[in-house]
Amino acid sequence: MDPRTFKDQIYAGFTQIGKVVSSPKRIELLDLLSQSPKTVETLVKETAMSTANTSKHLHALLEAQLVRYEKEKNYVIYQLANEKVVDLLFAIKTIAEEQIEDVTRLRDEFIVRSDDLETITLEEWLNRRDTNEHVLIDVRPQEEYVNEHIDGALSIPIEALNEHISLLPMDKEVIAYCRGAYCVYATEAVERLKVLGYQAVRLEAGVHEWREHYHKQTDDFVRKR
Amino acid sequence: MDPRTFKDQIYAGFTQIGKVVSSPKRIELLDLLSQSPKTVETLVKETAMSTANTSKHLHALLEAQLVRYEKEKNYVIYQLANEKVVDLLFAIKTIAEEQIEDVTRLRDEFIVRSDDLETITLEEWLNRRDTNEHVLIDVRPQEEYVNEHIDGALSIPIEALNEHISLLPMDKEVIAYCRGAYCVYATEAVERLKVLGYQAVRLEAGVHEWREHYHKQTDDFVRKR
DNA sequence: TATCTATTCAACTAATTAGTTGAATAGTAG
DNA sequence: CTACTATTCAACTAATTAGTTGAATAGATA
Repeated sequence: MDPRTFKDQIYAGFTQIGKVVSSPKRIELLDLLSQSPKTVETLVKETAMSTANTSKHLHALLEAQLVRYEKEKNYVIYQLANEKVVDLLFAIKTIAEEQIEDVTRLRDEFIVRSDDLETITLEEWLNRRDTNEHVLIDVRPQEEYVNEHIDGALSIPIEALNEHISLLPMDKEVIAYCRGAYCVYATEAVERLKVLGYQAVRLEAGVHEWREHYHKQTDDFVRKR
Repeated sequence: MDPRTFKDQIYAGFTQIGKVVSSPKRIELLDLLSQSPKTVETLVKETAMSTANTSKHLHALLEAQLVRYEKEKNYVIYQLANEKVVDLLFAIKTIAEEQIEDVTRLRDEFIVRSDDLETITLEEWLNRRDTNEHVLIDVRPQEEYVNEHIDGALSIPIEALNEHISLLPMDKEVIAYCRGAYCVYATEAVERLKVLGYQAVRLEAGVHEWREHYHKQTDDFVRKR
C-alpha cells in the first residue's frame, strides 16, 4: 500500500467519528446520553424528533461504536460506549463558543441572561463549598441525578421545583446546576426561586466538569506523594 | 424564543464546527495546518487534491472560522485561527483509535510495523533525555521544524535523510519523530537508518504532545509553590 | 506591455444525507 | 390469544455535499 492510500484510509477512519458530530440532532443525542443512559422514548421526548428518526440516528451512533444498548422489558436503553465522547463534545463546544458568534450570543441571551442573575464558576464554588452557608441543588431529571451527581447535591428536578420547594431553606444561598454551560434548567430554577424570595445562584458546570476537576485533584495528590 | 428553538439554534452552532470534521480531506488539512502555516500549493501537494477542491475546502474552514490567511507575494498562506483545533483532532483520533478497528489495524501495520522496530512513548523519552546518549531528529519538512520543534531536536527532513546522514553519530541512539502517532515519516526514517547500521528508535509523539506535557509541568511547578 | 503562476469562482454531476410515512417486529399485559 | 407499547425497518423525497471542469482574477516577472 502506498503512503497516499494509507493516509486516505486512516483519515476515512477518523471521519467515521467526525461524521457523527456533523448533525445537530446527533450531537444532542450524545449530549443527553452523556448525562445518563436513556430509553429511545426519553430521547424522542427530549429531542422532539420522530421515533423513526431518533432510531435512525441512534443506529448511526451504533455504527460508529459510540453507543451501545441493552433491552429491558420492551424498552431499549442506550448509553455511551466510550466516555471520551465527553471530551469530543467539550472540544466542539469550546471552539464553537470562541469562533461562532451565534453560540456566544444565544448563551448570553438565554443562559447567562442578566447581571442580577448571578453565575458562579466551578472554581468559585469549590472555594465556597466548605462554608456550609448554602445548599446545592441538581435540577436535572432524577434519572440523571441517580446516574451521577455532584457530591452533596440535592435532587430537585425542574418540573418538580414547586413540590419540593419546602426542602429549601430561606436563610441559605441556593446554588443550582444542571447539564452544563448550555442547559437552561439552572437558569430557569434560579429565576423562579428569586421571584419567591430565595437567594439563588447558578453554578455554571455539570457533572463532567466536576468529575474532571476531581480527577485532577487526585492526580496531583498522587504525584505529590 | 421557546426552549426547543433555543436548543435547535445552539446545536446548529455546534454543528458548524462538527461539519468541518465530517470530511477526511478537511481533517487532513487541519492536521497539516496544525504543524505549520502552509500555502495552498503545499496543501495541494500534501493532500493530493485538485487546487480547486483544496481551495473550496479551505473556504469551508474559513467559514467555520477555524483558519485564517494572509497573502504574501502571489501565495496565500493559511494557518489555524484557534489552537484548540488540536484538541478537537486529538479527541477524534483517540476515539477512532479505541472504537474503529480499521484505524488500529492500519496504525499497527504501517506505523508500528514490527517488534524489532522499537517505539518509545513521550514519557519514556523524557526519562531518558538527560543521559546524552542519543540524538533526537525531526524528520518533518523543514518549514514545520522552523515553526515549532521539540527542544534539542535536529532538523533532518525525510527527503533529505541521505544528504544529512553524516550529521548522525554511529555510536549514539538516533531517536526520530514526525507529526505524531499517525505519521509514517519517523517509521520510514528508522527503517532506513537501521538498514545503514544505526541504532534507531521511533518516538511516538509530535510537537503538540510535547508542548502539552511541557505546560502540564509548568502548571505543576506553579501550583506547588 | 504581455506572460506566468497561484488562487478563486461558477456551473455542473454524482453521491450522500436527514427527515417523513407507513408497515413490520418483538416483548408485555390483560 | 389479543391488544398494546416501544422500537426498528424499508421506501421515498428534498436538500446538501464532494468533487470536476474550465474560466476568471490578481499579483509578480520579464
